[in-house]
Amino acid sequence: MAARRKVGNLLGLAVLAYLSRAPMHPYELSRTLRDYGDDRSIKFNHGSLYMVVQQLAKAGFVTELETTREGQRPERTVYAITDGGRAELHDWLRELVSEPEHEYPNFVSALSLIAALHPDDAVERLRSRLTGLAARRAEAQKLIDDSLAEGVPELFLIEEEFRVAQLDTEAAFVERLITRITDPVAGWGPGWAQVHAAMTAQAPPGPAEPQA
Amino acid sequence: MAARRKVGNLLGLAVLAYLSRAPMHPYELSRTLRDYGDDRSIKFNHGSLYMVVQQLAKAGFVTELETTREGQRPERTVYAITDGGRAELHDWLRELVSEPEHEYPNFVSALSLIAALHPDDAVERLRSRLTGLAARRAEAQKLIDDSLAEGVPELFLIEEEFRVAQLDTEAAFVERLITRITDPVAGWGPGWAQVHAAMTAQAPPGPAEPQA
DNA sequence: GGGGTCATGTAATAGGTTACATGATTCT
DNA sequence: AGAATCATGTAACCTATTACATGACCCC
Repeated sequence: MAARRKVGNLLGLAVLAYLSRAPMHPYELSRTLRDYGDDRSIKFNHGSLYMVVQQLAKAGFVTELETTREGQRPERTVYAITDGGRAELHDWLRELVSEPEHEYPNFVSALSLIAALHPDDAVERLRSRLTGLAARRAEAQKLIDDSLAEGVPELFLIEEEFRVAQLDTEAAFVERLITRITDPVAGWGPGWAQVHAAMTAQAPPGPAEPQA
Repeated sequence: MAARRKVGNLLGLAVLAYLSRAPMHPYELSRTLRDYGDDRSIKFNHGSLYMVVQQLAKAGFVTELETTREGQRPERTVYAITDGGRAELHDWLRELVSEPEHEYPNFVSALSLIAALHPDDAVERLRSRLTGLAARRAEAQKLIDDSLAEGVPELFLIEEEFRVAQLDTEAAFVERLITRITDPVAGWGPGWAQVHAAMTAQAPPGPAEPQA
């Protein structure tokens, strides 16, 4: 899948993006990414950053520019983007924007197996999810508002706006799902409970289930 | 994060779910998961399955039930879920349903860095994304329709319905984004182009940029 | 001046993906 | 009967995450 790219980790894309503005050493990258909140949109951790920078170097997308030392701190190696790196940055970004990828969000996985819960249980958990979703939505929205108030251009907040839109959709979906389960006239509850009982039953007596 | 679970891979959850219905050997699991289309919702690959089953065994969630051999084929080890496995299955599912997790979809990452593209380029790629989204939506919807026609209860199609809802939201968002960029009176295009020019500028002449 | 946190990086471990291997079955 | 695909599993490799180290700065 991502095997065609020499470096597959999206953290590498962020590194290329920041190095395209100015050379930096890894720690500075780490700090900058954190400061600009990119760690909300790109999975980040300290150890991976060094790994990714090495991979980028091996792939020729960045080069070691100089090595400086201040006092007795460890040496800091400053990296700069190369022309190849710039090309990779643009090509990669274009691909990510233009081609939707099949992904596996946790909630989708959970939904695909939710029949293994008793319907009453499922409804309770779905209700609980709603409050969590509201909290996350509020958090994202606050981040947007605060940033706008600080003068950050909306261009740099699109991803949070997208998150808000998705959270809204998810909340609406969950609410509707709850009503579809609990609806007194056509609700799935009873049928589901039967399926669940059958699934839960250990089928100890009788012959094993026939294969399809 | 997922370090509290002995087995973190969601494929393990699917294995527990299927083993809770009947004991199986790994290849049968593999086949069943594929047949029921669970590989659309849970990242699946052949190698990982064996790994996960071993992990589940080590954690005590499943046990080796028997080892059979047919003809000269390799031995097949049949696994059964344990009481601990059943508990883990329910606890894990409940957690996944009730607690939204912070995740990192590719498109969110891409949006967070999209300013690195020229606005015209971005718009073109966003348009292209729209057609991809439509295709995926159609595919998911067809799967739903076909399954319903075959008599599959809607309960087992929730995750595809959710996918459709998300795809719709994403498409609407992308369309709106395009108009926000290209709007002739208040569009971001010009401002973005400036930012982009400044970012792209290589600052080759003159002294190096001062560090913050 | 001793205890925390910052700055900076490396090494060890664990997890997942790809590639490999091989007998059986089916198709032509 | 040879080719392709299925059935079944193992091993090697790569990637990512956690843990470890250590000097500098800051606070009380």
